[in-house]
Amino acid sequence: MFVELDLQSEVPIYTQLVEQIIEGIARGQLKPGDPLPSVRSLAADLGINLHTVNKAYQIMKQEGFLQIHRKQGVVVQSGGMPGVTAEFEAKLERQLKALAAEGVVRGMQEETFVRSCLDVFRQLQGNSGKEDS
Amino acid sequence: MFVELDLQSEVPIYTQLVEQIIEGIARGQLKPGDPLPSVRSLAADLGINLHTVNKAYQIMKQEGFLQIHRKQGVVVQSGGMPGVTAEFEAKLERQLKALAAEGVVRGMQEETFVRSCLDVFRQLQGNSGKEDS
Amino acid sequence: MFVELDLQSEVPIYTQLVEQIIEGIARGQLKPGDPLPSVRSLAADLGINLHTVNKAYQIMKQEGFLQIHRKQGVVVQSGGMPGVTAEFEAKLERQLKALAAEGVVRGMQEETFVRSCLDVFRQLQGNSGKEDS
Amino acid sequence: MFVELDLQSEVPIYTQLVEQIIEGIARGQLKPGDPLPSVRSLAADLGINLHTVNKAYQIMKQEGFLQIHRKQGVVVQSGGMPGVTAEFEAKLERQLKALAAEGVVRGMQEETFVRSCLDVFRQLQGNSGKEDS
DNA sequence: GTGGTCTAGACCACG
DNA sequence: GTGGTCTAGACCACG
Repeated sequence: MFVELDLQSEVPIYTQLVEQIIEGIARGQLKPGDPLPSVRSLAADLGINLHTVNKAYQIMKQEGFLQIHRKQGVVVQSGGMPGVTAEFEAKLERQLKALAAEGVVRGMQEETFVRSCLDVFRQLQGNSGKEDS
Repeated sequence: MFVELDLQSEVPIYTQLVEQIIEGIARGQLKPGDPLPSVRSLAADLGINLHTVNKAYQIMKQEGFLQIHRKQGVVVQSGGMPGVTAEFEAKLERQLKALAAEGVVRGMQEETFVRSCLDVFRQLQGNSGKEDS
Repeated sequence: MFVELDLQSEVPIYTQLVEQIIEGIARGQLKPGDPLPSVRSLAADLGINLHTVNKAYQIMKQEGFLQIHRKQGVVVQSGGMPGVTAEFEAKLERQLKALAAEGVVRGMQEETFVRSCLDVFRQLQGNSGKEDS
Repeated sequence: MFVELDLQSEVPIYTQLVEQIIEGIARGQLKPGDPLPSVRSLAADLGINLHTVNKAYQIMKQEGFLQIHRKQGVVVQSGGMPGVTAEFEAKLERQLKALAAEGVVRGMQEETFVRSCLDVFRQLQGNSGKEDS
């Protein structure tokens, strides 16, 4: 896998895992129905405990990004990804507000801030789906 | 103060405090040199622990947003706010990436995402004296 | 067969099979003496493992719902279905209690709950030849 | 606490815990805002691992039955219990159908089944709220 | 003192 | 072989 963890970070390992897998889906590196490594093999790969991987998978399953089958193991949601829920919108706005506020205080220009948002978004989306077009 | 805490949130209270004070500065509700309540009175006001308020103030002092004088107490940085540091840029990009990735996966349109970023930024900046120019 | 499995459910496949066959008997779609597909053909039909079908059949044989003959294969119990045993009463009460408790906590009205119970029961029984009497 | 676990049961311990706490709320033994034992003390009390208790608490937090504060610990949801959601209705119907089907097959009378449902529901609800009326 | 995170290791149900 | 459950024990952030 493409996952790179920062074990020194204050961000919990399972959160980093969740974020990177979502990023992989956004980039199109992981497509609906694609299998993910088993809890054990990914844990071994990353040198972390299998419970930590399992926690990340469980969170993503519960949010609808992954499916966990009995024997087939873990796959990317193939029945349609969850849409833009009210919860996500609230999280987005809350986090954006904190980032923007600090930006404003630090004297960041509106254009610079919005440009960053746009660049980051495009960089992710640009890669998804183009391969099979 | 204008601070509203969510004691049930998973976001640590001191973090919420830091974010809201920064937001207050961004909005212009707090201007350079303005005094902040003493640790003791703010803690009493908000019904939280002294240590929690102190931790928030110390973090903001260390990052250059606040000044803490022995007698005059705590005031908003009057010697020029810290600018856009490499650390802030890194944090901004890292968090934006996670948000954007989830947005992409949930099928959010580029325009919608960027519009949110812009709206949030403007809503903060608009109040800092410039109004609707 | 009328069986529909949810391979992503947390309910084990063999349990789903058992429940659906019992439901088929309740509805009258399967009557005493009726033959069931062989383990092999049902497994192929449903795209699941032989062992899984076998496990479901063995459980139902042990509980007295099915008979398994060497040559004739598997048939619905023709010598009288098992009655309301103490075990079943215990299971019924235990599960009903958990459901009712959650219903109460969620503010469900007694009438609504009982109506659901009645509707579900009638919907099953109604089809077993009696129609709408 | 009033919790009694069956360590031999095939029902996971954390599930038994969840069910019994919900039952306690339904019966009015636990009211909104009431504190629950800490993860550690309840685990010690019941002779099980703290992670098992934690798992039960996390599930109930996520479903909205409990609140977990930083320092105050765990309390029964005081901001309004979750209502009858589509998920709960689906679970209720699915489980009722399985129980009713087996009842029908075992020759249980409609009246007997519905009477059981009613009795169980009343026995739970009857105790809640009467104390402070 | 509390919950949150992480590790290590074990057994089991499912298929 | 896979995920699910459970235990035991540790360190840490929060307050």
